[in-house]
Amino acid sequence: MIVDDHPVVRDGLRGMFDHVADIEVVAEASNGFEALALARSARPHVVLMDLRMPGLDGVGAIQRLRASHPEIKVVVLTTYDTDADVARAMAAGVAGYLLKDAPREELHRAVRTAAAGGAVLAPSVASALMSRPAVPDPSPRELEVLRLVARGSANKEIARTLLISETTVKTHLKHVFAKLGVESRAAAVVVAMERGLI
Amino acid sequence: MIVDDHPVVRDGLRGMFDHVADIEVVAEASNGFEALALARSARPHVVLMDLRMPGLDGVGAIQRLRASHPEIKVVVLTTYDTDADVARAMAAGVAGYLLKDAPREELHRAVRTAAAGGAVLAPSVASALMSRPAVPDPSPRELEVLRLVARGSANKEIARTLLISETTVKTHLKHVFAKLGVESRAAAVVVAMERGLI
DNA sequence: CGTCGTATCCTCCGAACGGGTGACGCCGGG
DNA sequence: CCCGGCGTCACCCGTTCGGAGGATACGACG
Repeated sequence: MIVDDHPVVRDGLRGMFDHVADIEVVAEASNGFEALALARSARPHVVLMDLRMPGLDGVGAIQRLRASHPEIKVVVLTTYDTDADVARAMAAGVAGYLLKDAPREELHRAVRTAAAGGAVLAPSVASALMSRPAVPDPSPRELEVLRLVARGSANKEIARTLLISETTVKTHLKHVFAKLGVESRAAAVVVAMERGLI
Repeated sequence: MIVDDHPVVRDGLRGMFDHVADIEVVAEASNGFEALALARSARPHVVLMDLRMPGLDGVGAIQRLRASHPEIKVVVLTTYDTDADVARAMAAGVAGYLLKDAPREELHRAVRTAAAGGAVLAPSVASALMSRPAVPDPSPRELEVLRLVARGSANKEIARTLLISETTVKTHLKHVFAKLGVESRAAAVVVAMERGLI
């Protein structure tokens, strides 16, 4: 089954599996909700899933799919390989993570490998998973503060918004800086945006 | 002619024009340089061009293409509709700007319209063009300063890097704030990233 | 020729920031 | 049961920002 909100990509993928004997495209969905409904009726062995979609997005769809149909293998096929996307997909339990610039042979191989119970990772994704010094992400409260910083709020203003003291705001930010490996609010928001945290 | 670095998308687009009588895909390129070479030999009437590609990117390819083959109409087909992307494409002189979630009928219509000398804009792109209070973008030098801010540099540090005085750095930033409509370095980098300026 | 944008530089100053150190209650995992 | 992460708060202190005023020089554009 193919899940992607772009008609162009769906057509491209279907075409890529058109003349492949051992792979058949049994359904296409343009968002997570459709994917769940179609998975029930079409019973695919493998799902090729985009992550960023309107409505129910890829990660949410994967979680629900694995809850209701744990036997279906999900291979993520997306344009992005940001830390946050990769981490969330991994946590949701996918069998593979490929980028959309993958050649058709790689897609064929990925679907077969996934169907056989194996795992497939794009090189850049694999390296992204490695090169992480296991620093924990900022806590929900810390991210809340960081989001206000990204909007240009001063500490005093953030304190008023969140109904906490300015000291607490500074403490949160201090921890955020440490976790993101920066030492200024500007750099912090940049790193957070690049990692998809805010 | 189709220009996109993703095999999936190229296949999808070709498939979409497969059974269309009055449109023929005469060439495919995976980056700007290929596009220029193929334009010479294949002589397409219309080029469907992605913007973000390795090597020579879309905007660069469009500029050179319009210099050497001004009769070829270029329709941008991309995933993003950020201000900067749209503005640069418009400045380069395109006949259309569509997003990749466009249905096939819209693509057909766009190619025909472009071939006939008309212009096509995705709704969100059109509205993006409207909702601009005509504030000039930061100058190259100002962006240079802003990029260093995004890396977490302090003004004094930026001054050393760019071999100018700290006062000048502050002046540049003051102008950047005014142009981006913010009043802090953190908010400035966020806006700049969202607009694709840095 | 004037004026606009760019780029460079200056001073003064209050507010904001970032680091250091320390503290408390809560909760959950080892 | 104790330790670690979370969320909250406090004081101190030096540095940095950002605003408000300028100023000069140069090139472009009408």
